[in-house]
Amino acid sequence: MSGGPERREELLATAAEVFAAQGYRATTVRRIADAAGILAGSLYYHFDSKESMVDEILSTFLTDLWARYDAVLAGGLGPRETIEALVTESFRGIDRHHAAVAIYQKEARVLQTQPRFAYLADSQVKFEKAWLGTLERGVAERAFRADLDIRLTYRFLRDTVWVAASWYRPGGQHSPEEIARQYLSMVLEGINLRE
Amino acid sequence: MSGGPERREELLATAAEVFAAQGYRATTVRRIADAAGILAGSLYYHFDSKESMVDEILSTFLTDLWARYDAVLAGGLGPRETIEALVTESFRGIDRHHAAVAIYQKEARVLQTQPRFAYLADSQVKFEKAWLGTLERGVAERAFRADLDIRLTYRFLRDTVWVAASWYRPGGQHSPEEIARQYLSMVLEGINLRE
Amino acid sequence: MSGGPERREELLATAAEVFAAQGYRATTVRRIADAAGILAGSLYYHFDSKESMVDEILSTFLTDLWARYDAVLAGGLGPRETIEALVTESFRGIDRHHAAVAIYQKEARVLQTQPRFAYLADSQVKFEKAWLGTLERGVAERAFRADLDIRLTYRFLRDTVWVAASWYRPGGQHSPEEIARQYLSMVLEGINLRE
Amino acid sequence: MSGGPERREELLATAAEVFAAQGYRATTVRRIADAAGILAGSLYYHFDSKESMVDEILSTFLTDLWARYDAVLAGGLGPRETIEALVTESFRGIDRHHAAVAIYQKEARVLQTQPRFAYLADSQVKFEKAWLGTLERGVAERAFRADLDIRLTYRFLRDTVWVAASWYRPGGQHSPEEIARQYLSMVLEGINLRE
DNA sequence: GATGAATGAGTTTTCATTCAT
DNA sequence: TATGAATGAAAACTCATTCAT
Repeated sequence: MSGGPERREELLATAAEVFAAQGYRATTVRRIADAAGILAGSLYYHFDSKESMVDEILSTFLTDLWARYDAVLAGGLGPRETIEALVTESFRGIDRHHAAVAIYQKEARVLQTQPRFAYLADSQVKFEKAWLGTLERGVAERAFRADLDIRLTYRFLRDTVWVAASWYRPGGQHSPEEIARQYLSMVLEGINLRE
Repeated sequence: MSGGPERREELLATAAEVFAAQGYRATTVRRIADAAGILAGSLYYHFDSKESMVDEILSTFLTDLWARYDAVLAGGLGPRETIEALVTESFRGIDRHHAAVAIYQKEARVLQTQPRFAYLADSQVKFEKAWLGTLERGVAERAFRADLDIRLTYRFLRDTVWVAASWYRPGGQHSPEEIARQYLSMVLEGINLRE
Repeated sequence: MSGGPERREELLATAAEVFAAQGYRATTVRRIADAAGILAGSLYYHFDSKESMVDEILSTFLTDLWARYDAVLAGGLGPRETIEALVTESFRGIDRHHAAVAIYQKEARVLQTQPRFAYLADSQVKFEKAWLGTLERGVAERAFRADLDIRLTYRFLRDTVWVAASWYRPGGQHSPEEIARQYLSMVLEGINLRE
Repeated sequence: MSGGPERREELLATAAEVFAAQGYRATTVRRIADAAGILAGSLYYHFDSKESMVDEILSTFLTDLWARYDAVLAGGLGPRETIEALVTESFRGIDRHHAAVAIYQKEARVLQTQPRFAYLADSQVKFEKAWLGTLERGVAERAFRADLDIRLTYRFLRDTVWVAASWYRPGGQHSPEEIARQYLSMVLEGINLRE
């Protein structure tokens, strides 16, 4: 029906949607195949296993994300600008890979325990280092408040960004940049009205 | 199908931990039984089905939570105080039912589609009404900023609160009230340092 | 239908017969279950996998065999008597485990390559050492002819003994001891008539 | 379905090696194709089915073998010389068709039951007649010992000869004739040292 | 001659559930 | 209350084979 690696990517995109909607475990290979218009067995011409499908979906997403994160972190920005850039890239990541992010959110913790998915844990660690480091720098440079527990703050930031994947639909009324802007405004300035 | 309500609750608590750790679909009845020190078949003396276990876990949690939410909402507080009280009760709910909350976070969207779990959707709706209403009232009464998209703000608030269940461990170094305080401070005042 | 480990052994005996008759790969789990009078899925209450069935069949056989070989080798017999005793024990092993031996003959070479079945290769090595050592001792002590290639002789002895499993049926007209006697007579004295 | 008889034979030789190494059932068509450097589907340009590949491999071998056996049997030799010639031709057969012989050893019993492979059973019967007849003649003519069970002796002879295929590698240090010589010496004279 | 993608039947395995004891 | 042994339906996966290009 097409040729080469595009077919593979088509199928992966289909699988990602179904995984995101139903959950990895609850998704049957047959359901993916139905969605792709082929028989279940035919998927095994393209992929070794259901597991290798999520694997490819998640690793593709993380590879892309880290390329952008690394560019930001290498940019020599101040702490506030770094946080702003990381948040913006995160929402862009959700925009480009929203199914993968939804899967990541729901399944990473369990998948992580398998050696094959060790890279999920690695990414988590790297992620934490980048955010925590930036927050600490921001406190030291008097950009951010010093009275908040920094690990708690990190967790709140991290989670709110990514949970957005659970309701975000690409092509909706807010662009990822707009969502990032509003999110940053809320988190940096607070929702209280100042007089 | 009776069997001492204590034993039943013990088993439910065990089941909740396993569901929270592995995911509902990925959890086998045998695993729960193992964790409880009995054989899989023996669980069926206490419960009709695996489904009725999650059902009981989730409905118990929601019943408890809404008793407290309703008390807050009936209290005639101003918008800011209402938000503060709801957030505090939410973190207390995570403290008392952390496994149930984790299950709720991961599984509600899929379970909701079954008639048996319609109450999950109902709760969602009620929840949204309470929060959105309070936020709108806050904007009208000039307690909160008017320049933020209110649905977006609601989603951020809601998600960050509940996602905490994924890392919160009861008996840790922060009490639920302390976490609520820090969370509210961040969200209301922002993390930027003011001069 | 019975209880405890006997059921397991019954099922293993059934599986061994089918494996021996049809070959390991050609045997479906359903066929074993049919032969046992249960459904295919029910086998998994007793065993992890088809593979673990062969594993248990083969390792049980080898454990038993080596207990007897080791007793012989520790007995301080001369080379001829050692060979006689090993051959006799081998035919007794075929008598007690004829299905396992048939499976071993046909499948060991391929199974060996899997880590799980490394003990098959280990056994092979130990076996070779025992036989080769005894033959060499026999040549040195002038019990056996010196003009034969000793590895070739070893292979002939080894193979003929075990291939017997492919036609041997327990309870037939020859006892294992009688077969051993005839085999030894042929191999030690030759089939030529002496005058 | 033509395609130059050389290509066909190349592919058959490849298939025979894989069948011999992995077993017929355990060998996938894809594995054969991999070994041949083509895709699985492409094999079907040359052959009707996997089954027709073994068929051709085995029947080619048996046709060749029987041409030589028949020549020996028509040669009017005495019993001892007949046995010697048959054994020698057998080892030559292993040398020329070692993969086919290995397949024959492992798979014949099961394949035989299919009508298509009836010729395997026929060959077996003819083989048994030739050997048993010669042994009986040898006993009658006082060339061989009379005190051995003749069917048992036949089985031992037959099996040891053919099992050699499982370890024999063409081009090794012993020629087939040398192996035949040693084998005959052992079997005719025994391994005991005579004084 | 060969490829790439699929089919479809069958195989192993999983697992919630049942039930006699 | 619990066990041990099963059932049965569905899931993941395998693989010989087909066929348009």
